[in-house]
Amino acid sequence: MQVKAPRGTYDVLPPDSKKWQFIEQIIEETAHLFGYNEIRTPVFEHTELFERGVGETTDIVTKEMYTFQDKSNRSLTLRPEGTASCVRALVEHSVYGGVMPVKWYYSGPMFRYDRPQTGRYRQFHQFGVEAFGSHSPYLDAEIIMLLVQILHNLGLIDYELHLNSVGCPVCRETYRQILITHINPVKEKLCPDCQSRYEKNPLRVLDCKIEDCKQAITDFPFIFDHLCDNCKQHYNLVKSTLEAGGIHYLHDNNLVRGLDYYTNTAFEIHIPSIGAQSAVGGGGRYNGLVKACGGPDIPGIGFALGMERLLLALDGVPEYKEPYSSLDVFLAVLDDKYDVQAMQVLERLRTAKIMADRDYTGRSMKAQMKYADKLGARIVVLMGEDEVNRGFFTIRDMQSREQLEVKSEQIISAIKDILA
RNA sequence: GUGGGUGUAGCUCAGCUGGUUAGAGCACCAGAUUGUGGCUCUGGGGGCCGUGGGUUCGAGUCCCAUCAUCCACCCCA
Repeated sequence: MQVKAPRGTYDVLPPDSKKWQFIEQIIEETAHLFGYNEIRTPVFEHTELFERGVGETTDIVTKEMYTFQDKSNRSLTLRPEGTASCVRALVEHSVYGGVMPVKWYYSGPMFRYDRPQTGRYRQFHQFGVEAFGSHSPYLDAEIIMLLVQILHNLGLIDYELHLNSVGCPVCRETYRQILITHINPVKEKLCPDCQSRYEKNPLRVLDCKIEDCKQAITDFPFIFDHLCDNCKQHYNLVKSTLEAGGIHYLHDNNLVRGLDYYTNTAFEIHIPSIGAQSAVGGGGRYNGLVKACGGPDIPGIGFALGMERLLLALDGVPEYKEPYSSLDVFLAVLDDKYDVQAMQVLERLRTAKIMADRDYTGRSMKAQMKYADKLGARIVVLMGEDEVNRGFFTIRDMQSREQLEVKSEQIISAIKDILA
């Protein structure tokens, strides 16, 4: 019985790995433009970090974590998301003691035990950014502008930006009370999930997708209408800044983030065309998180992008061309007695930053030409009896089909002329 | 965790109501005279028909289980 990749995981093989490199490069370049620098954290952490940092009532923590004991009986967990680790690192290294705000990005695999489907894997990849140490609504705006610019730089324009504010602990608590008094009379009509949400986190009832629940709550007040003056002003400044930047958003009263730590601004990017898992990115402000993780009372804000979902979305973009790899030079070696010299020639080419390759399977001359063609070689350099004995190379331009002979010493410059 | 669809060569699939050595296209490899590619032609290698049981004289084809995958719920990025 052959071993296969575990459920919900997959391999990225060469033509596709190019796509990954392509989008990773664009995303990182864009983050740099906004002044964000990379942080790399461990792929596993103490389980406790996620319990506190993500929230003990969330689905992620209660049923989706890859938790295991190591040989010293520590409880460790493969990271299900990236924010908690960033917060931990911020506190552990007292980074907040330096220049603020701290602006980081990260990228890498995350792990959630969930049932796989399109756009959802057990090992998936997120790119995320975090900014710590500023309450400014303009930083909220910057984060969203970065997210939007990444999408634009990738060529994605058919997205929806949903925006809401979930308030601060003070106004959220008042709203929570109001919400409970509204839910209580209709509690029996709600789905079982919502009935338990009602106990733990009544806000989540608002984004239930079940039709009966939607019906039951249609006349409920929105948190937006109960924000305190500070939160209201904060949200308005975020919105007006986005408007000034020409960024279109949809105010979404039902947008309530699933993770417990969010405060104020919350946002999501949806690309409906990629299927049911249409949330390509999402994030928001989390002013209480750093303190909850044992650090000082520092605000934070960030977002994460789902790489697999971005890839799905890019498949639907007509201008998006698959980057393909090609080759500058294929060296056709016509007799195996020149193998050693051939390796020296390759070394010279590669040292001169010319992408070069040859055959290693004993192909005939003709087969080597075919092979060179398949590799997308721009030039074939022939190395046979005549060439070696008389000290030159035959160079064939595969596009024009023209051939010329150049002296061995001039091979590099001759090739560079054709490539240029 | 729940419901439904699918599982035949590397890839996309065909295989009628169960019947002899399981097929095609693409891909791969080799030839079409002596050191030359993209087209064409010829030939070739490749399949425990997802896995394990069962029914039957006989199963890729029927039944059950299991695994994987896809679609949706759920959740989230």
